[in-house]
Amino acid sequence: MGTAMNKATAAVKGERVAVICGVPFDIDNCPVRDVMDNIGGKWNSLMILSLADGPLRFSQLRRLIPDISQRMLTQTLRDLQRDGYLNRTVYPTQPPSVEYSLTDLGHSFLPVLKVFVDWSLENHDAIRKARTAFDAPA
Amino acid sequence: MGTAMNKATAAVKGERVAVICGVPFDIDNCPVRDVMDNIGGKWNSLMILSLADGPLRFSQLRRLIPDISQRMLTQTLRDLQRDGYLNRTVYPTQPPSVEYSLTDLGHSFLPVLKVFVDWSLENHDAIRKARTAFDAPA
DNA sequence: CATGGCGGTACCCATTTCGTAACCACGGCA
DNA sequence: TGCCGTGGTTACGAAATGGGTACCGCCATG
Repeated sequence: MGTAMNKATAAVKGERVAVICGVPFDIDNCPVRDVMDNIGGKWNSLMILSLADGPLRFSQLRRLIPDISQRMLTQTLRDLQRDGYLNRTVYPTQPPSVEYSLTDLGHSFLPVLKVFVDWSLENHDAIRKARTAFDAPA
Repeated sequence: MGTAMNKATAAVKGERVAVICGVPFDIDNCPVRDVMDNIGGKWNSLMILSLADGPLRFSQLRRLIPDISQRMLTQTLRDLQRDGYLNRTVYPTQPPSVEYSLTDLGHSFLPVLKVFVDWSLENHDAIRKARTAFDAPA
């Protein structure tokens, strides 16, 4: 996402800051957006949720989430590992088995995810209704 | 919890369900993903936050968030309006002015957003460190 | 010997997202 | 007379995202 440097305000100060609730938001280096980009992916949050109960191996995850392709599973796990949400440990068994588990950071994110999931379940109907109402008079 | 009998029922019924924390997740119609798709956009959550303190007009929003283009501002506002997060009210003044405000649904989402924002601010450094550590041995 | 599970990688393609630029009607201002 | 602000829409592209398919070495089993 870090492409397309705009020039307007950058030329003056070098920083682009939007003040929203009295809180300055650095547009170019926004923590919220940084996190959102990572866990906002199609499978990422589901993956963290899947590992909440304990470590799982690659193939176990694939069976648990039947719709994910091998490629996306690998990529999602790499992304989450890179950002410190989960550990990847290789056991040098006969066929080397790989186990994925949540880090402390990953665990600390679970409550956040729960709040989000609960709200979604509670308000999904309202959103769907709003959507159809909006599309109706088209 | 997870024995072998999970995906059997899905094959029969034509539904794709992943059982994650004992909770079935309908992959094709997942409320969480539905919400995530909406507010996961680049500007959407920032927009909701911007309107938390009260209604604002189109141009006010544009000035508040200097980096957003006119096109994305329009589109973001439409998307959020469509899903019921905000109201669009037109006042027939001399140059017709348009005001955007949060709906009850939009307001109810603010705490969720706050939890997310707080966690992000708290853990951004850890994530950045994990990222550079991961990229280093490349 | 062939097949299947394991844990991936490489290549290519479709869709979505985001952004730039141009244009629109309307009125005020100098 | 041209320019600015208000609140948009449209056309056009670049880039990211998501995914399909094939392939890899390794080992065990039949």
